[in-house]
Amino acid sequence: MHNSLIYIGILEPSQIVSEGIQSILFQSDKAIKVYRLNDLEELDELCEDKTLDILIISSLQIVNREKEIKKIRKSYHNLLLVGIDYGLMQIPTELFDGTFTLYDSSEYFINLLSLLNKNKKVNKTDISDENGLTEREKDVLKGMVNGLSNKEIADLLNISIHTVISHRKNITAKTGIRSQSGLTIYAISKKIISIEEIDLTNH
Amino acid sequence: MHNSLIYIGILEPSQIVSEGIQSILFQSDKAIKVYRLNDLEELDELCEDKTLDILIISSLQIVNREKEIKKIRKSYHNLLLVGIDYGLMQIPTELFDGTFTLYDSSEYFINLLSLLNKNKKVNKTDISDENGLTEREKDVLKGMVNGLSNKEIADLLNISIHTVISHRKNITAKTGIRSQSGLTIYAISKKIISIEEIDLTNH
DNA sequence: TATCATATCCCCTAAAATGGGGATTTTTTA
DNA sequence: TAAAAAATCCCCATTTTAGGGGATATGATA
Repeated sequence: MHNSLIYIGILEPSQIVSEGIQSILFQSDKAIKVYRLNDLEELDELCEDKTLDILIISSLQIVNREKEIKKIRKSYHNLLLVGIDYGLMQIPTELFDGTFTLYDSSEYFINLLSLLNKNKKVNKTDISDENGLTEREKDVLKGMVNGLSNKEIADLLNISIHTVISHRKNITAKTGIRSQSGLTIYAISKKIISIEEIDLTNH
Repeated sequence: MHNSLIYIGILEPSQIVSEGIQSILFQSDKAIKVYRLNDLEELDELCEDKTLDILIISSLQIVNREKEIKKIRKSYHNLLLVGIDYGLMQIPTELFDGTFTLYDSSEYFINLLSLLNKNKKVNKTDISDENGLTEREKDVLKGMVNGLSNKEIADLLNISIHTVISHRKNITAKTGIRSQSGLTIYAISKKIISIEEIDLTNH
């Protein structure tokens, strides 16, 4: 019996983490070929030439992209998806064939990958969660990030405070982010608002 | 001209991160020797034989150990301390000659180390943090920015919730910033906390 | 046409924050 | 050493948020 080469893609913006994973992979006794991706979009391009066995995705690339990940599942039935859990945000484990954290040992990590690769059968649970915020939700988020109270946001948008609260519920449901500061960072990173737009002095 | 060998110690429990750092170090054109430490206590042992130039410390090893780190500063005047700023916890930047995050490029990281090594004694002034907040107020602010409730901050700092509220009053009085998001931006811009340290999932 | 996503509105309770008073003890510093 | 600053603690009333239920109307779309 021979071990065939395992093709692994890594989508991980942190160079340190990415290097660490590669280093551990290369130290293992598996025959592994690693490709680094900078973005989810690069997957199609890469898969034109190669057949990836495993795609490792950073949690930083997961938030609010469930739909894209589901699409990948559909397009590449035999591609195993492994999530890196940073502990910073909730990652939807149902979407992945396996996850690991930065604090797991290299043994654990290698075992996870080789086990997954052996039994290539997947549980494609359809936990549905919508991503992307609607325009109105973004409006409310901007208000939140600017430190406005629900009442003030309601006045600003000329809607009822109840509507604002509804939107907020949807925002937290969609993003899994509950704290003001988390949402601030989220809004900045998603370019929903820029730092310059934030009024520090607001209530 | 020859570059003298740089001795670097790494205190980083995450194998992935540690491997990544080493990998990046080895890829650089610097002459570097790396030692892995499993605990702060191992430093004395290691320094019996070698003279470390730089000690890289994971934020996981920093929390609640400020005193020990200060002691190291005193014992090893020429040892540069570099903190890995890496999510979930707050690291006291004043204690370090430099910090980097998991998301910094390898270039940044290498430059930081070689720059530090060249001018062995710079930063203290650079890190001049005069933002008017006391240490305790910063602690509370970090908690706020991480979306913790007053109660949770109180538990974290082992003080009464009333004390937390008092500190918060002082923070808003000093900064004039009342909103969570404003304080988040403030804390980031004043380098009291880095984006990576903010736990988006917290309440 | 029937369903879905969106946007709007409302009720409820419990928890948390806000903002106004204070006070005492410990640590720093002039 | 005495004064100042920091850190700790407490009470009060009011406002705001969190999270759980809902409902209705509209426009797109499958």
